[in-house]
Amino acid sequence: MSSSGFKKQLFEQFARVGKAVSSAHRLEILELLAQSERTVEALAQLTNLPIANVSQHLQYLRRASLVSTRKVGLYVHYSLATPLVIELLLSVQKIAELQLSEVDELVRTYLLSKDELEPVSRASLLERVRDGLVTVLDVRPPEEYAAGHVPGAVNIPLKELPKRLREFKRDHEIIAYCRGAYCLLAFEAVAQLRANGFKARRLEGGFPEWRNAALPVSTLE
Amino acid sequence: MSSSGFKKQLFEQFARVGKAVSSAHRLEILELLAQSERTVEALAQLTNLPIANVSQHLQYLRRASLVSTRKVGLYVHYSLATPLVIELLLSVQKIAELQLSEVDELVRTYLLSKDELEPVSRASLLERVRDGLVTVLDVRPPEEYAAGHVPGAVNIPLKELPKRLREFKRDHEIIAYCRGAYCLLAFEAVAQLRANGFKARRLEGGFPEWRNAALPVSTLE
DNA sequence: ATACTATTCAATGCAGCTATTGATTATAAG
DNA sequence: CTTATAATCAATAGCTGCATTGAATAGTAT
Repeated sequence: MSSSGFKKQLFEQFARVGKAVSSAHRLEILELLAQSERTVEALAQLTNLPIANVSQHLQYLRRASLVSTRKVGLYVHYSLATPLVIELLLSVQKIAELQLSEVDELVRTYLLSKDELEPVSRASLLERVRDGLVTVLDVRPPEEYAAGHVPGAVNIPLKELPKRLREFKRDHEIIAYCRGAYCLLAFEAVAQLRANGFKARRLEGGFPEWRNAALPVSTLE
Repeated sequence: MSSSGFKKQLFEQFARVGKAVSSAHRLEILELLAQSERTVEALAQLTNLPIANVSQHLQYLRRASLVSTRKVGLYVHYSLATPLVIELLLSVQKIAELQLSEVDELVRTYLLSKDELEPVSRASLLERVRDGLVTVLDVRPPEEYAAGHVPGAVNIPLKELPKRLREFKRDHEIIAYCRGAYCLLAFEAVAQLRANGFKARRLEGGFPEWRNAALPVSTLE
């Protein structure tokens, strides 16, 4: 009976999706794509990987149908093939976060003590923005900000932060966010702001989680 | 700056979870564990794999914290470490199902034409059970049935089905289910029942999806 | 056409995973 | 204490995936 052969093939298809998320580099690439579509070159720069290497990973991902391509002139723009991929990534991260003690360890020892890191929930952010009590800070690069951001957020990439501290109101709490729960930019922004006497916290999750929660999003056209 | 080192470590932790679901055999093991906890020996039998091999995979899964163990006498009982793993598996399967054309192909060519396969939704099953119009059939082995099943379902393992056809009411539609959307048992049961003149369909998904949807579950103590 | 550039392809060496085998440990029973 | 059994460990061989390099392809601009 070939029922077991059928079963085997099916699990091998599933494993193909699994293999797609089994490499640290591919996960990094996927997280970048979760922000917006990007070219091979852009991904290579952001990840500090050789272009051919990135291209290979992308094709691996395409074979597993996690990403799709769009060719514009010389450039090939890669993007997630379906929002289900974000779900998958969040699943993976949740398990890693919940289960692997090392992850917590890393977060805890990296910059600040755990209680200081306590992030602001998405729900409470919305209220407080409405009341005008907080400044929301998007520390991602301008092109990511342009592709979509939390309404009312100001965009100051991390590099420019030291020069632009005067733009913040002293009496506001500053809520920083970036690419995801484990994106470092927001951690560092909070640390810098606190070092300069501001009250600052991170937003729970990052922009992908925000969008995924079906909360309002602004874009620059 | 060691921020990139931190990032790298983080993605490597995530990748560990990804690697856990990157092998067809491990996925098969996980799906069996999604049913109920099992011993190494039981898993080896169900998967037709050598015991040492299964043991190795299980330890791989344990290192990634997807499964946990409980020792009872000589036996080590493995189970999923958290329900999040079910979410992860469903994510993987959804992507494979949605994106990989081969999966559809497999399902379509295996037994029946697609429209005949159209499954009954969980919501509509509940109603129709209440109205007494259908017979719900659980074709899994008795121990899985005992560990949890759809309320009102009768348990007839696939092997016994031919001998026990008289137990069904001719005027009822029979809704069969088993371990998951891609578990073969229910497909084959439906095929057999139809060959014998019964009206039969599969339930959407399988028992894990049912339980995951927070629908009522009966057990035998 | 020619030159240029983003991406992909092809080939290599290397590292890590997988399956298999046989030995070892831990627990239970006589 | 000895024996039997479930599970794990250890060592090996083979395969697959990964990174790297340099060449080839496809599209653009001159």
